[in-house]
Amino acid sequence: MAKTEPLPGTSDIFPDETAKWQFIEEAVRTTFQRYGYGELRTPIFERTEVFLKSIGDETDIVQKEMYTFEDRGGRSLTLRPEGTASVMRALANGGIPQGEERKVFYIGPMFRGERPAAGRKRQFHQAGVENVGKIAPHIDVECIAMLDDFIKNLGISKTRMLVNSRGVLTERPQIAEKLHEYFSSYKHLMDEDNLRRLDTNVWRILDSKDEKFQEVILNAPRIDELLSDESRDYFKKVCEGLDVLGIDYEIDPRLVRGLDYYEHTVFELQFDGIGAQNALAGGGRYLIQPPGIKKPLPGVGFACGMERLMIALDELGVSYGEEPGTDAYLVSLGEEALKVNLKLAHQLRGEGLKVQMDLENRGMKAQLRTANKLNAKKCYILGDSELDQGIIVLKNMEDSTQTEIKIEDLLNKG
RNA sequence: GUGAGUGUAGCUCAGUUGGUUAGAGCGUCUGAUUGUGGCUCAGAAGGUCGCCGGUUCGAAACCGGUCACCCACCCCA
Repeated sequence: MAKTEPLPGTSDIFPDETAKWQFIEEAVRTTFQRYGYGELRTPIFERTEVFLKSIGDETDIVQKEMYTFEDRGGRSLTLRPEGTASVMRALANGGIPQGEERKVFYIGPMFRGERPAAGRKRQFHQAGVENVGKIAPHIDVECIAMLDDFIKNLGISKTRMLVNSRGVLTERPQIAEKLHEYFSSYKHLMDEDNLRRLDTNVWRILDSKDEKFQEVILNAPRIDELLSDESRDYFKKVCEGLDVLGIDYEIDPRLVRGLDYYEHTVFELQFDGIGAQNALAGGGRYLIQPPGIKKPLPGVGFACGMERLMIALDELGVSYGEEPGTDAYLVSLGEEALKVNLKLAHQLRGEGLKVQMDLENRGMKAQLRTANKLNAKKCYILGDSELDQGIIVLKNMEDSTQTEIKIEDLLNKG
C-alpha cells in the first residue's frame, strides 16, 4: 500500500474531486477575463537564477524550500516555487513596449519543499494575476478589487482583506535600519526566531506570533510613519480607491509579507479555518528584474492557493455543482442485442448524450442495478423478443414507465 | 529541519490485563424475482493487522527500529 502512495505533500486528484477543481478554474477564467486578463502558461521549471534575484536570496523560499536540481548539461534548474518570477521572465522575453501594460493570469502547480500540514503541500496549486508595466495606485486598487470579486464569485465569505504599504525599494533600507535600531534594544526578550530575523529580515519581526513579544511590537515605529511623503500619498490613494469601491479592508501596519520584491502596496486575504494557516491569497506591487533585462519591470498581482480555496469552500458548505451524471444506460440481453446497442450508443453519444452500457453480457438485474447506481435517467432495454419485433424498450428510471420504440426509427436517422 | 498523534477489509472504524478461526457499519457481488433498478431479507467475496526485528508457550496488542499519513512549530498560497 505504501508503495502506491504519492510522495509526501503531493496527491492524486481523482475524478470525483476534479469537479471541485474545475469549478474553481472556471471562476478563475471568467472573473479574470472580465478585467481583460489573458491566460499565460509558463514552464513548470526554470533556470534557478530566475527565482534567486526576484524572490530574494534571504527568503525562506530560496534558502530552504526550492526543488533545485542539475540537468544533464550541468545547468541548475528549479521547479517553480511561485508564479510571479516566471511570468516576469516570460513577459520580458516577449518584450513589453515602453509605456504599455500586460495583464495576464495563470493557474498551475507550484513546488516548495516544506513539511506538509493542513493547507500546505509540496506540490500545491495557485491561480494568480499580474498587471505588468505601469505604476499607478488605481491599478493596485483594481487588482485588489479583482481578488475580492473572485472570492465572492466562488461564494466564499468570512474573509478579511489586509492591506499595507512597504514603501519603495530605495527607502526600505532606512526603514529597516530604524526597525533594527528599535528591536536591538529588546534582544533579551526575543525568542530564537526573532533573534534570527533581527539580522536576516527585520520586517518579519513585525508579524511574529511570539506572545511575550507583542507589546514590544506594538510600540515599534510604525511603517506608515517612516514612509516618504510620496509613498504615503500613493498608499492613501490606494485606500481611497478601495473606499470608492466599497471594498471591506483593514490597514494592517504589521503586514509585511515574505518576498523581497514587494514595494508599495501589499495585501493578504485571510480566512480562519485552514488548519494553522490563514492566508487564502496574497500579493502586492513589486519591481522585478528578470535575468538579462536592463531595467526592472514594475507590476502588481496576487496568488491564490487553490487547495486553501477548496478547504474554505468545504468549511462554508458551498456546493460545487452536480457531477456529470448519465443520460442513458443501454441494457443488452444476448450477443445480438449487444451489437445493436453498440451502434445505438455511438449514435446517442454523437447526439451529445452521456451514454453508458453493459459490455459483458451480464444478467438484466445486474445491468439495471448499475444503471441505477449511475443515476441514469433512462434505460434502453434490448433482448431477443424485442429484436424479433424490431423494437426496443425505453424505460424511464424516475417513474418506471416503459414505452416501445422501433429500432429503425432510432438508428440511421441521418 | 524540530516535536506530537495515527497506521486493522475498497471506505469509516471497533478489537478487553497478550490467549482458539481478527470484527462491525457502509460499499461490492449473488440470490429471493428463469427478462426489470431503488426498499427489504438471506448469503458470499474481500485482511501478509504499514514493514523489519525482539520479548513470549502464544503478539493486531508489549519493546526497538523503520516507512507512511497527519497535525503543530517555522514559513507561506
